[in-house]
Amino acid sequence: MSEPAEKIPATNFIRNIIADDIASDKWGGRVATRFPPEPNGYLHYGHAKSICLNFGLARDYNGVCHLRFDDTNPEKEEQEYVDSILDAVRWLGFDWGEHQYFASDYFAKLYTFAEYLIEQGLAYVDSLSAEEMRALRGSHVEPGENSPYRDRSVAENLDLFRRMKAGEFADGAHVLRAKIDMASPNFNLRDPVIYRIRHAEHHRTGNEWCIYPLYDYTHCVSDALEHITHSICTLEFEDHRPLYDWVLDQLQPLIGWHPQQIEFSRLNLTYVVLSKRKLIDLVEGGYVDGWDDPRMPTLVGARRRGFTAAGFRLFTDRIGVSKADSWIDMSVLEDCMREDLNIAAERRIAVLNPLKLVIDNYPEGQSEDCFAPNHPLKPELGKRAVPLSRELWIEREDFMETPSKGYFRLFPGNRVRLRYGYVVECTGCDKDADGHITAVHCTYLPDTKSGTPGSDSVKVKGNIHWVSVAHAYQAEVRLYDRLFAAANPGAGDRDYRLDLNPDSKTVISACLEPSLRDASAEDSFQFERHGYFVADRVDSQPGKPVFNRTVTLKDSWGKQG
RNA sequence: AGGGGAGUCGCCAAGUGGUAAGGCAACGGGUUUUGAUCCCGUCAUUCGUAGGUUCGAUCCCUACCUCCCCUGCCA
Repeated sequence: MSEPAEKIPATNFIRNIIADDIASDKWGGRVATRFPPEPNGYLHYGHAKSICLNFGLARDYNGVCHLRFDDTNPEKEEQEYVDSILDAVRWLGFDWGEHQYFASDYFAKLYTFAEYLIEQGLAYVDSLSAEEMRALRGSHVEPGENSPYRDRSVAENLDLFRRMKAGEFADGAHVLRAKIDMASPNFNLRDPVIYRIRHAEHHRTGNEWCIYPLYDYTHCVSDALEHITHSICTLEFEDHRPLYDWVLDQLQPLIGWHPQQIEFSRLNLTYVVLSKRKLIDLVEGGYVDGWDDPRMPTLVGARRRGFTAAGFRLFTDRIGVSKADSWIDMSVLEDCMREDLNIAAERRIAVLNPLKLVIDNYPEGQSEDCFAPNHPLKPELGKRAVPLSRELWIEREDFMETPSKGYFRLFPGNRVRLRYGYVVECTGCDKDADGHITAVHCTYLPDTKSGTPGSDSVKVKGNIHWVSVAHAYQAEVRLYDRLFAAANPGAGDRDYRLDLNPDSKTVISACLEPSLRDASAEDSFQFERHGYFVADRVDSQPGKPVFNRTVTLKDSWGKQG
């Protein structure tokens, strides 16, 4: 989409830290951040915040941002996810250049460093089962107890660890633990496991390894090896920072680099869920049409929905970053998309809920072109012809037989302008046996055609859009709304699925202006007076696009009613 | 023997000893051939609570309250 004015983000605590570091020359003036996804699922809105934050910082401080896959768990990770993550980051508008890495590329070094820890007496092989280990871990009020294997000799540990690597043991038979402090009030320091046995095929290293390092050991080492300066993560890792620092302090002689971990609060958004488990439930339970369903808060879903990368960047700047727990209302994200699309999207006309309007004094079989600007804010984009004839489709909502207070559209005796066409005066309507309105009648004022001299001599308040019945492009349009009807799905003990919005997707056949037949997949438009729509990138065929509603326009009239 | 964080306007968020930035929303007005956009204006004597220090406190001290995170061989 376009590049709207992306203002310089307000100051925040992370920028203050970086600015101080630059001033004190702490990192030799460098700024290196990283976005470290695990390739075990699709990226969601929350990741967009992290991506924009990390890459945005690198961009603003003339630094670099690495894209590193944290792929240390072979049982969950797949190449398919790597590809989709690469796509998503690129789509958001960021470029990691040469800096694409995989934690799995560091397996050999990680292993060497682990042997070093063993040699230093800082790690040991434990042979307790997971259950036994848990039993000895203690609780919030009791210290943990040392494993009976904690005092194995360096030689025995080394031998066992090498045999673990050689594949002599079954999964779970042994683990390598850092020897820190079983009595620490911080659970992460109660001799955390840093290596486990997993006879599983890894998406990149195949069967080369049967022992895999865990996150706390891998992540800090990866950061250090890449000479990251500021390792930015979410708040739940704050408790892990002492371990991050411990590992790098011990490995200082080998690596000699120690990034600063900085934590910020993750994104909480209303009317949606962002936990991986719940998103999987939604897909597997058939509540949505897949990971890229336009209602899903995934980035692939957002893209199909017509949300824009610039909109996400605006959103990230607008919500800021801090350590306070916060809930951002979905309307903030929607407004950001409107703000970008208002500038980016060309205008088109679409009648979504058609009602026939007959211009009784317009000759049958005749038609003429009206000219509509493609973008009111960008006259240089020119105008396009829209055919007008005797029978038009208008919105059912644009006619009221007995108008309510303040209503200024079509009603008997009232005049409105057919947008970009003539002023018409309503003369009445037809009804069927049940009293339902089947057509509206009017007469037009020939001297009032838009763009002709004197056309403004007749002043009207109402202005309605229309599509010629004979020329309309009848197309499928999906009207999407928020996935959940409750601001906080599943609040309390409630099953969050009970809060699903039953009207989150409505498929209609709409009457579109003829030019819309030429829309290409992913083209975004504002359907005037309705909202922003995008040609679906999956289901559109050449010459036969189908549209997804991205977001409606704001409507201050609806509020009063 | 618990530990780690956070509380500043409806929602975000700066400020951190000198008397409360900004954004979004809301509201009022103007423009408008989208009840949209745009433009102008209004919008915290007050910073979780109670004390204390100080000429002066959102900022320092003490106590308390509320919320979030932590006992995966997940990340």
